[in-house]
Amino acid sequence: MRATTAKRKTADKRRPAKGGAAKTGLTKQGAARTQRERLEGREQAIISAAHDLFAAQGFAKTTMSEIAGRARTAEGTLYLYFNNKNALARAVLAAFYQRLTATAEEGVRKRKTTAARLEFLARHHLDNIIRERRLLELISTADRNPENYEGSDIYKMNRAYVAVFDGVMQDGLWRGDIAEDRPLWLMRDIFFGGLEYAMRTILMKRRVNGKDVDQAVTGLVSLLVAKPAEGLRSTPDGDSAELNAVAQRLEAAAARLETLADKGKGKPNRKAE
Amino acid sequence: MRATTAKRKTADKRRPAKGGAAKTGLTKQGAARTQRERLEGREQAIISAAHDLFAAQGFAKTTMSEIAGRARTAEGTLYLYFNNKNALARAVLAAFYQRLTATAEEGVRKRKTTAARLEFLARHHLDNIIRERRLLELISTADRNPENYEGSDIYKMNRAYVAVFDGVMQDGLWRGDIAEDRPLWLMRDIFFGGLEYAMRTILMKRRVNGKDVDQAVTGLVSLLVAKPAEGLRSTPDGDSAELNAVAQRLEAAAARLETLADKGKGKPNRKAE
DNA sequence: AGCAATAATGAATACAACTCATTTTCACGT
DNA sequence: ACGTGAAAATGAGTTGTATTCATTATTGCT
Repeated sequence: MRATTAKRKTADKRRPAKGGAAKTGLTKQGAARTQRERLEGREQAIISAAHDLFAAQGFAKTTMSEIAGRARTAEGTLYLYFNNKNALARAVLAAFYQRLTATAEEGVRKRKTTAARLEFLARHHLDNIIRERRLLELISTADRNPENYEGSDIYKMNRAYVAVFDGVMQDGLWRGDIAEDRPLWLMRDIFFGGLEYAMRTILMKRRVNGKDVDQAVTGLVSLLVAKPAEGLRSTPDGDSAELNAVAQRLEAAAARLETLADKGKGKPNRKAE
Repeated sequence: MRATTAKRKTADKRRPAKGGAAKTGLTKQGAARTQRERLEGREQAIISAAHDLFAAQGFAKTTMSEIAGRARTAEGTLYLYFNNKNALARAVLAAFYQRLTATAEEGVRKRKTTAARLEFLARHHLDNIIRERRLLELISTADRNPENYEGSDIYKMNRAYVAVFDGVMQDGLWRGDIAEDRPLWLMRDIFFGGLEYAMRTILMKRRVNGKDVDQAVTGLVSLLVAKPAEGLRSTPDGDSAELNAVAQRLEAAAARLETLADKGKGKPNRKAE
């Protein structure tokens, strides 16, 4: 009962069923792989063509026929892989997020201090959204429909990307590197929102100035990492040692709860991948 | 040498030349005013209709014929007042900024301390972009063309709006209320960027929660106003300082748990709805 | 080679922005 | 009140682009 050519207005994304060979139980693995690769390759070609054009001209000014031309396919073929222009935009965006996430994770892994990690993330993000600024418009364009947004591809990819930031912050909190008087979501929004707006400001000054980028990065990071904090944590005199112990036990309990909560939600924690 | 009907592809905005009567030297002022008012009224009707539809459905899904219908004019008439759909979007956006600016200025005038002013501005901005969230997409949509953006209507209106914030900050600097280690432009971007992203987060939690708005507003403002230094945390007797510290750490831990609980998605959550 | 099933194609359709020849309304002079 | 020319308004037509679909080509399998 597989939909062949009858129904067309199905869900969101469609592609020429790659299962063709696999369905009958593939005999020659090689042949099947080749076919599958062909399809995968075409899909990549389409996404790549769309990416380039969207990035260069923006969503509205890019036509499906241009994309088809650049991807060397017929216009109709695009619709075998993506239901419509918006779905294609989403795929482009998803790929963008995936790239971002990979490089972000790698950069974080290489650094050990919270400050260095945040600074890296800030610069990395800013560099990328400056270079591919027009892709950002896809976020609002790409038809984030009411019901299905959570659970959609971009949503998940976006979550995965910001999870890198969240992980660094979470870790920094335990280490005491982070001022903990603001909810994490707010710090996240300040971080990414601030960077996006800073990008606009920077781009407005005709020539992208490294100095501005530096200012934005360090300024933003300095907001998030804790001020030395007047002896809040240091407790030289014995009396407070008791209190400190109590606080530590409670914090540990909280930590246990936290990891439990994390695991429960199917998200395979930070460095998991 | 007035363009009558010959040229059409002129500049950006056009409207039925209101100078018609004035050109001949108006005899009855009243009559001329009435005519002018008619035109002004029609323009307002168009902008208002466009505003409502854009705000409700977004730019892409709103058609010119819908706008014409709601404004009770013919489709062609729209093009006498605005060169194209983008120009109309710009006009809507300009009006939005103008309203924002007026109310922002008023609110600031009424308040005397820097903190109160910033808090007002933050809440004011957040409330408004939550209510009229879809208008924000017009900013990127509205064809901010390379050359002409600076000097364009929206640019100027945006500058005027942002100037209110700048003014408050500038003033706060003189008063010593503001930490002055970051450039103003960055603080501005953090403020508005943070609010915009916070808006998205808040809207994502199905029901707009006043608590979240409060957190965002106070959190953001506290970033900008200089910490009153040790004074705030100072407590009359030394002992309670320790207690205070412990309490703060516990609160922070609770907050972490809280955000995690929030994240626990799925629809059939606790009291989430 | 022959045959289903899958993919690809591009001409046809649908829809929305925009144009323009025509009609209507207006402000003024008589 | 009426005629007149200019300004405004109209909506049928044009144009451009996303999307569909009947047809053709390719593929994997025996």
